[in-house]
Amino acid sequence: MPEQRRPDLGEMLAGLMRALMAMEQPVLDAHGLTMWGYAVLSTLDDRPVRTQAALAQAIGADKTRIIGTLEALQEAGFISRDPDPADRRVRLLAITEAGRRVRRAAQARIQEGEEELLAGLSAGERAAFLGVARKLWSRSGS
Amino acid sequence: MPEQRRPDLGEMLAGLMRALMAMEQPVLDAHGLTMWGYAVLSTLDDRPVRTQAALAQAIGADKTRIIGTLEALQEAGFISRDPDPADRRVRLLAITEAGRRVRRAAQARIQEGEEELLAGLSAGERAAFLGVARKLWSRSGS
DNA sequence: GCTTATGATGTGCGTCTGCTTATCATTTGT
DNA sequence: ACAAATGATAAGCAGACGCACATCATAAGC
Repeated sequence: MPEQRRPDLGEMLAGLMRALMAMEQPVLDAHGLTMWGYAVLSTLDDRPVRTQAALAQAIGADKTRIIGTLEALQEAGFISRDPDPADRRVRLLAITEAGRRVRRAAQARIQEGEEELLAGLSAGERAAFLGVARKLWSRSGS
Repeated sequence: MPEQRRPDLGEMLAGLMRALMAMEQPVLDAHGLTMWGYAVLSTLDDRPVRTQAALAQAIGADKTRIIGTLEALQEAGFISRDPDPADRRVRLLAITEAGRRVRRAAQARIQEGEEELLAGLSAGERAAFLGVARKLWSRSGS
């Protein structure tokens, strides 16, 4: 049987999240990205998303609130938004080469920072933790 | 060597956190608690905290913003706030019996919900994940 | 064709949050 | 005794957020 008493998962992860966000902020600032902007670029780089509503849902944002983010990204040349010839209501979202570059540069720095936070774990602990996180994340629909 | 490419930890944990908070909200509502109120009760139940500023820092809240939370908890009879005889600037915080009861009832339901989210993990995965979470959490100062 | 549904976008509202400043009582250092 | 620091509290401000509502263009079903 497991430990009878443990801190709430939410409490533990909330502390971790604070540390992660504090670490990420300077990196994003250095690349001229906001948290939402980075989330959008990451999503578009990893998996194609057709509609803005789907994108908003994928990153857990309000669909009316990502419009500004998308405009900023487009103006910076990091994404394209072209009307879909097959359904002209839809604006097809795609990451540009410049967007891919900035995303990957930021991600590299962010994952370095994450590894620093994970320093002190054994290789087994690290792999198990990341594996479970990934499993739970992919299962909860993202 | 580890996987060469993985999603950001922050991205994965953010999804988990959303699922956790969505699960917790109805439980807290049923017990007449807010997230902050629950965090305060949990902290006071687990480890003594002398000043309100220290409490605010412990739960990652702004010290000017927990005052309302403390007043609500006091009015509900879940905490006591008595002036410290040794330093009358300080108001000593303590959880009451009623507070302890409601906190433990809520926590039991919350941890049940957490276990549902963890269902599908092997016992080893579950233990490893919780263990690492706890380790990282306790190390980042809480 | 006409009604209904869908997608993008804009607007406004109420809330939460972090941050700053100010006040008051009290303690502490000199 | 007096100045400086500390703790609790209040008030104000700006930004971010979720949500509801409204508009407009376009598609799709009947």
